[in-house]
Amino acid sequence: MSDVSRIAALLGDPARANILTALMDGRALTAKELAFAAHVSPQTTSGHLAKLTDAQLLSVERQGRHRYYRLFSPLVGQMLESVMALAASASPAPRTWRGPEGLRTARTCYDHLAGRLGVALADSLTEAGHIVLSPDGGETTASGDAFLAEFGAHPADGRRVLCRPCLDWSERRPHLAGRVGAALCHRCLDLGWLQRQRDTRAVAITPAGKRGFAEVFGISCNW
Amino acid sequence: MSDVSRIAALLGDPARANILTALMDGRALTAKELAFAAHVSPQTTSGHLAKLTDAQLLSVERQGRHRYYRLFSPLVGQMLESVMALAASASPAPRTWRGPEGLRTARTCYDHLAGRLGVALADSLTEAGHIVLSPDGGETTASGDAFLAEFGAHPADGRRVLCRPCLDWSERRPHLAGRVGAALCHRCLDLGWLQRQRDTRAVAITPAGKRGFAEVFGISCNW
DNA sequence: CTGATCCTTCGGCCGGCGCCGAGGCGTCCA
DNA sequence: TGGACGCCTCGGCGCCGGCCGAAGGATCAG
Repeated sequence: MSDVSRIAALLGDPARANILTALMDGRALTAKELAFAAHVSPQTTSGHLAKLTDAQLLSVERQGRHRYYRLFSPLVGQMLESVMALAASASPAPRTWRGPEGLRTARTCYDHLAGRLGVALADSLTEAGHIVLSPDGGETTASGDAFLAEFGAHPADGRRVLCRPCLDWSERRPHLAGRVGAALCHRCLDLGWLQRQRDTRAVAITPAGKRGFAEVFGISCNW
Repeated sequence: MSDVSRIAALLGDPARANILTALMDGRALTAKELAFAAHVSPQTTSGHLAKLTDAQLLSVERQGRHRYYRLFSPLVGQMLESVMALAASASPAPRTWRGPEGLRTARTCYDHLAGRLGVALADSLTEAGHIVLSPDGGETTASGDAFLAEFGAHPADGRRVLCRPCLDWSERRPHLAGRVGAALCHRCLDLGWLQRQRDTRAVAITPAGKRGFAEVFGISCNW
């Protein structure tokens, strides 16, 4: 009958939900690794993977005797995020985060930074009076413009919004989006403070980054 | 174990998915009406409603011998939309839309117009050369600025993006968002062309609106 | 008070699905 | 070429959960 229930029923089994959650950061994992993540036997996992692949929630790639599974499209990840956002807000007692730890530390959200690092940056800039964020928008101050220029983060031209808060679903607090958020992210990658992970939305903080974030933003990344 | 599966399992039953879909437009319906929508008996429906309410996906309001159920928060609607978006893209043959018909005709999407009307407006403006939309942004032309001024739709000031496409999940084609989209929506309401429905994101097209949309935009709203 | 309507709870039936053991196929390596 | 490994399919078990009939509180009209 309903398309919704067909998809949702697939997520409704804990083993399958674990599988999808484990893949949320965009990596490709083998069936065995997923069996471990899902806490069920390989045979059972195989059945689940077949269902998820049939429904086009996952895609497979054979490589030798391994099969690598990954999320079929970004839409799948978005849907998972929206379910998680609801689960987080609806659960009586906020639960601890169970997804990949790397995603929680620092990740990209479209073209800007999210996770603990993204939230910490937004906090730092706000406390320093460089930006002002409100629920429906945000702006940079004069000191903020100067600070960004000195840091080398030059927002691109364009009509896109300059600066706005974006609710971080793992931290439940806003991080920084818009042209400023994109420029910051770009600059940190250029400086070698951050490094993209292959096939992943997670980003790694390099030793140089650890020093830099502490000096420039007062953020000690001991997460 | 997983929060995701707890929520998803609730959507995974066809009867419950029907219930939630029927409520997607923000209306409040009685248990009996929902039983009809879900195609199951009132007793069964009662059980489903209890579960959905416990999980804070629905809220209840008693009124005499009736109980009115509605979506607990906009987050629930968003989640449903994201699941539907995926279902639409993943299903082998695109399915026909099964949600409330009113929502498909014309509804608000945040502060702008969506649904058939929203898409038709975007098409009309594009064909007339008043706006240009591309996947990653959009802008108004000189003729468009003049047209909007004459129509009385004055975009608000601010840093928010002026004009951008927003994918319409019921039509699967873009409608118009940004300050221009908001101004258009506001003006149509002011003119009495559209009327908000109580407690609903659906909007009704008035007789005056039907004439107006035909004259000004060349849209005959015979949907 | 009486009957009608709305909704719920209880109890029992039954189908569907998740689970694993056993077995088979393909791949890689020595 | 034999063995180890990764993965899948098949078959049967067991349970969870959806379903409805029956019965009971709540509310409203007359």
